[in-house]
Amino acid sequence: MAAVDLSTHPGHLARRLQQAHHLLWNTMVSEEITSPQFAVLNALVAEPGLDQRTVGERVGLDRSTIAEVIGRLIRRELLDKVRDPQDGRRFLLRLTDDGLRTHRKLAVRTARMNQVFLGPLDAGEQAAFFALIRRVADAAEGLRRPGEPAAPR
Amino acid sequence: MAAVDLSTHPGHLARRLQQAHHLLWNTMVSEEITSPQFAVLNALVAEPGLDQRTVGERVGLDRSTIAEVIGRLIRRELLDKVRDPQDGRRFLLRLTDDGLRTHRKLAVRTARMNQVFLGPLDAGEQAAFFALIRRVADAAEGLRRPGEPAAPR
DNA sequence: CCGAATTAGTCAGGGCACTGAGTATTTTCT
DNA sequence: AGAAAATACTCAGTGCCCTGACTAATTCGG
Repeated sequence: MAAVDLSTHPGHLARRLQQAHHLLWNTMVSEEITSPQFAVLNALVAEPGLDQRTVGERVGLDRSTIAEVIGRLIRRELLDKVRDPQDGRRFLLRLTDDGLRTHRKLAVRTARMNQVFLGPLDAGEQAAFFALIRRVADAAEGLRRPGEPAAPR
Repeated sequence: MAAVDLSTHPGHLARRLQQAHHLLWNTMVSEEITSPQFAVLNALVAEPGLDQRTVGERVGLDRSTIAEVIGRLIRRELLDKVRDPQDGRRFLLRLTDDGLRTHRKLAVRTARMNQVFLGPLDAGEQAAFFALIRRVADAAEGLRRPGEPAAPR
């Protein structure tokens, strides 16, 4: 009786969207490399030699998750990790040749996948799609740290 | 050099949207009950006595995941599960009193959270937001099983 | 210069999500 | 009725994702 219609719940929609994306990614891009892993490779193509934390920031993953993702990429030898001689806390990340090749290959497929994924929308709708999601996500992220250095309690 | 701009990648945006939602859910709705768990409770409020598989279908979770989620809800005694006397394969699910109370409480908070989450958009934009995401997700899901019982190869 | 705060990363723990393989039960087809 | 197919669920394995507590290294303040 008091049940709610989930199709008007943004969280539910977001989850469905991600599931749909995951499905398409697996069939059109790669079953080995996941979308977050590709995002990490991509960040390192854009800015080689970043440290772990900064990569996490670029792709939107917290320090725990980024450590796991990077661990997997290292196991697959797409990446390696060396201590920063300047700052012994940091690990500097670099793509291996294999990592670079993999990124190039997947970048092409990813572009194709995005076209299929967004196929149902025309150009204007695609722009709206991006803008709306970005506005909602940015606003919600902003709620977390409004003034930053004011102790929460 | 060949790096790509992730902000035009729907998969990346979908992930960020979900993360933002997760954050807000934790602070405004519940730290105990997750959004998928609430979706299950809600499905059972709408249609009491559903079996496990059907609940999964209603909320968009595969058989493995729904089993885990239901397991957790049973551990918290918000649900119970009995074998269908008519069909020994099925488990029938029913909310406990506590489950019903929890659903009622969270439904209110969820509505508040959605308002905050969608706050940056006006009414028309919210409608567009829902419609665009739904169209993309529906289309991608449709790609998986186009004719159903035709062997894919 | 030395102790305190900050920062980078790890680890444990919980939850979501999928695939593929296996078990039990029911239905269907001969 | 009995074998085959379909169905509901479980289990193992992998990966993403977060929080909170901890360790090690650096920086900052007195």
